[in-house]
Amino acid sequence: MTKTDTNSWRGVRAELLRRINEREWPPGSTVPNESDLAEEFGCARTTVNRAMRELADAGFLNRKRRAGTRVAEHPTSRIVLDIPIIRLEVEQRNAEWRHVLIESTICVPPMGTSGRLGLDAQVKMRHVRSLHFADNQPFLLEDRWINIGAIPSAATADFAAMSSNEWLIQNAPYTRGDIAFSAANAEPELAELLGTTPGAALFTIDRITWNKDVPITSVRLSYAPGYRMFSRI
Amino acid sequence: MTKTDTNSWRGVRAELLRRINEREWPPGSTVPNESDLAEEFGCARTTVNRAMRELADAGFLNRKRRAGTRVAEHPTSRIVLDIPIIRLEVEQRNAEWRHVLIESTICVPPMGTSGRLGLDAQVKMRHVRSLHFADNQPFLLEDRWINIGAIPSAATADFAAMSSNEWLIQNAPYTRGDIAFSAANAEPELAELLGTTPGAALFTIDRITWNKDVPITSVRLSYAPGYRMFSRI
DNA sequence: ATTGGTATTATGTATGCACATATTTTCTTG
DNA sequence: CAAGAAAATATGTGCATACATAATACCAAT
Repeated sequence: MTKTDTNSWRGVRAELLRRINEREWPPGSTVPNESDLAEEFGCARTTVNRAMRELADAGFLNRKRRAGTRVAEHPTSRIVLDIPIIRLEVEQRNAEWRHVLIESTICVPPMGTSGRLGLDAQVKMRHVRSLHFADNQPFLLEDRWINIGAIPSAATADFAAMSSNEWLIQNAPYTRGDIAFSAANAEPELAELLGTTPGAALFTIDRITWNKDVPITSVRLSYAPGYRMFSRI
Repeated sequence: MTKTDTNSWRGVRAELLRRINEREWPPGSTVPNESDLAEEFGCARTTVNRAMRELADAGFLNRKRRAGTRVAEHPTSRIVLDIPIIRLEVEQRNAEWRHVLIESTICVPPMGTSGRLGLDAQVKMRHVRSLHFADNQPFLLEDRWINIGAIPSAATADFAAMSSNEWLIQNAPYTRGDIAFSAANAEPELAELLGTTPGAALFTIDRITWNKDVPITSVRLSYAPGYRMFSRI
């Protein structure tokens, strides 16, 4: 039995996807219900259900109880990005990783940072800036604020020994977060750190994480020029 | 029965996730097998399997047959991005969308473009550049090459009436693609089109799509300054 | 000690059945 | 006719069972 036989859920999924792609089932149309498809393919309804659920997860189908299943009107391409820790990201490029702690203080963050985290403006946080290298080339600058009210041990952790990026993943789990990708012109200081010229376009990731409703950390990653974030569709 | 009862797969998933987050099952450790967990939770193995499969899909667990299930060492945050068609992206911001066709020719693309698509260097393609607006502010420039060998009707389609972005989604399904996100300094011409100054940092998406092994299109989207691509973790 | 085959085991998948749940349709009642 | 109750229906989920498959562990032969 191959993996594309129509009595396996992968096979059913492939066949349904073919019908969608080749417009046998045009966008917006209602597709047959699970029982009928199960009969057609000679498999159990459970199998069809699995196939259709995966296609719905991938954005090709919209499903509603009683109303049935429809082909999505505008098949938005759904992309899954894996954002690893920085060390692994560098090592995956077969480069040698190292990092340097540039700044480490405990102070009151700028208004915007407190506000986004939902913390009072006068609450002190640990501020860490570290520069990550790939094969001795600047790779990115990590500019991070950590809520030491939620993670007291972060006040004294040695982020020169282990980067705050990695330390947090091992010591401060989070349940949810916001992430934003953007482009920014390099400020003079940042440009110098990253070994580029002021104004260079930098790929930037801003991330804020919470554990349930407790803010954990806010971080900005400014990648050196030339960085590209890749994915398959 | 609530959705978090431990005999529902969501309930099992929640409880397993709690044990992972609270380090009852530390990173790298092997977790009990499905049968044992099913017995513990008083549910069927199918239910545990569903819960663990979802957690593996989300990157919290690594599963291998016979070897068992382990807690991921470095829980890479897995992000799902929905990339809608440009018109919808603008309209979701409650802005009025319009677009202008700036260039439309049929000619031989630059070497790099042919190469990435896997086409011979002398093959002609349709080249379209259109500027998309949100509330009359430049939103992004779409710079696209279309393989008219694969989609002949694209040679004569009226991309002033319907943007090539939308036209392709309706007329040229694809099965796979590469996508890359980066930052670029605006070239003078691009800066003028987007109503900004040369050198401004632009968030950029490059995408190439294929239908099976037939190249369909290669596109670069250059967003006006200030654009941020958002997601939840 | 190395090789190669065999047994073991945890996950992966398929099935038939039952019942839950959300939503639409139809029927009833004022 | 409108409002609300009841029936119908497609998807969602749980269970017991069976077998498939991949990876490991074990053992025998060389």
